[in-house]
Amino acid sequence: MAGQAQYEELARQLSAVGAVKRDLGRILPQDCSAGSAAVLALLGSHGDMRMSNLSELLAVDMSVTSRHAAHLADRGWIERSPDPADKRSRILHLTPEGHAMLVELSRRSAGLLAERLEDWTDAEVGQLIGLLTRLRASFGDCRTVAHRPPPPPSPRPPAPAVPAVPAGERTQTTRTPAQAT
Amino acid sequence: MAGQAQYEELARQLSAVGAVKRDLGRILPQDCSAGSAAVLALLGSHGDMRMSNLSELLAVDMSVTSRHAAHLADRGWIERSPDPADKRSRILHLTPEGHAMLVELSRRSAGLLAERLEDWTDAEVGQLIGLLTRLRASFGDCRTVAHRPPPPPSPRPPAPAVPAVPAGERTQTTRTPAQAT
DNA sequence: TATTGTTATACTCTATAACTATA
DNA sequence: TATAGTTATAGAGTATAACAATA
Repeated sequence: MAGQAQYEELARQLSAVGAVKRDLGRILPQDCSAGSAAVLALLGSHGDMRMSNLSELLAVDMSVTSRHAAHLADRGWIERSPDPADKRSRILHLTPEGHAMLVELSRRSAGLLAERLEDWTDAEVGQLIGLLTRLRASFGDCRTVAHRPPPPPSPRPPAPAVPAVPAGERTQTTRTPAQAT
Repeated sequence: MAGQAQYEELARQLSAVGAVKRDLGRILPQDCSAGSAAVLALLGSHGDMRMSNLSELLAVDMSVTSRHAAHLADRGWIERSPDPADKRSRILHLTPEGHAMLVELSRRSAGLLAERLEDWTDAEVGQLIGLLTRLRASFGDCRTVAHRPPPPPSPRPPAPAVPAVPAGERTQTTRTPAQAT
């Protein structure tokens, strides 16, 4: 248990992370916004998945995911195949072009980070990654990830038709409560 | 020096911090957005300052700061006094109402963090704060802060007419390059 | 009746550009 | 001429609500 002052300071530092994220956003290629990049990264690291699953991973409403997915599909970076198990669903997967874009995105962001954090040790970077991962887990993503082993760049698993997550548990998010008229 | 894979993972985790920030944003009172809250927090912790100084601390363009400041001034939470040393400048300072709002904001965000991070130790929270602070410093805010001692809630210094920071150093940001016509 | 996904709309945050008033 | 700050405008990200198709 930490003190009030410490939590306030943490809140400030979290809000300041925005500056770092904006910096990272400035090196993105035309046509590929931060939102698109996030989707590509998740598809790359977690493999094919449904819209709803992706929404949970991003922790945003599905309407947002739908927009991003449409943008990526328009550019040929992902495909949205019908889910044979549920005709309402769509399975997203990277195309070769999408994978190439992801490689380029990774190269750029890793490059910038390597430049900025040149005086950080490997252990320090690892520590920050660990704490951020745990922070996210503490914020309700019991369902997110962090449970799976670090995904190898090997051929991805054959797209689990079932979301890797209980999908209950959550208070709201990922779904606009349908209003009863 | 860390490896490419580690930097990619860090980029992913940084992007995921957005979910935490959105969660924190949901508990804000009406009329006080995250942007407003950030300004109040900085004025509270660093004391009175000029628009340009605040822009550097926020790492956003001054036009953004101007908007936020106008919003806060409209609600009586800050005042923008003329700077006797430079008639172009304005010194921002919290009003009693602004201070009260800041106290409420701190209470709420610290409360949510305390709830979510209940199983974190004091040391872990401190470690995350330290790494985030350093991360920010590594991202070009040689000028930001982190140099000053933790500001006591005591009577604030008489508004340094000179920004606490070199103000050069920076590639761009904080100012839209005036186009030569 | 409930769920998956899409679309329309609105709001926040930010950057760019042009403008005023000082320096 | 350069700087501090303001305002208008545009773009990205997200949430809410309503709708279609399917379960």
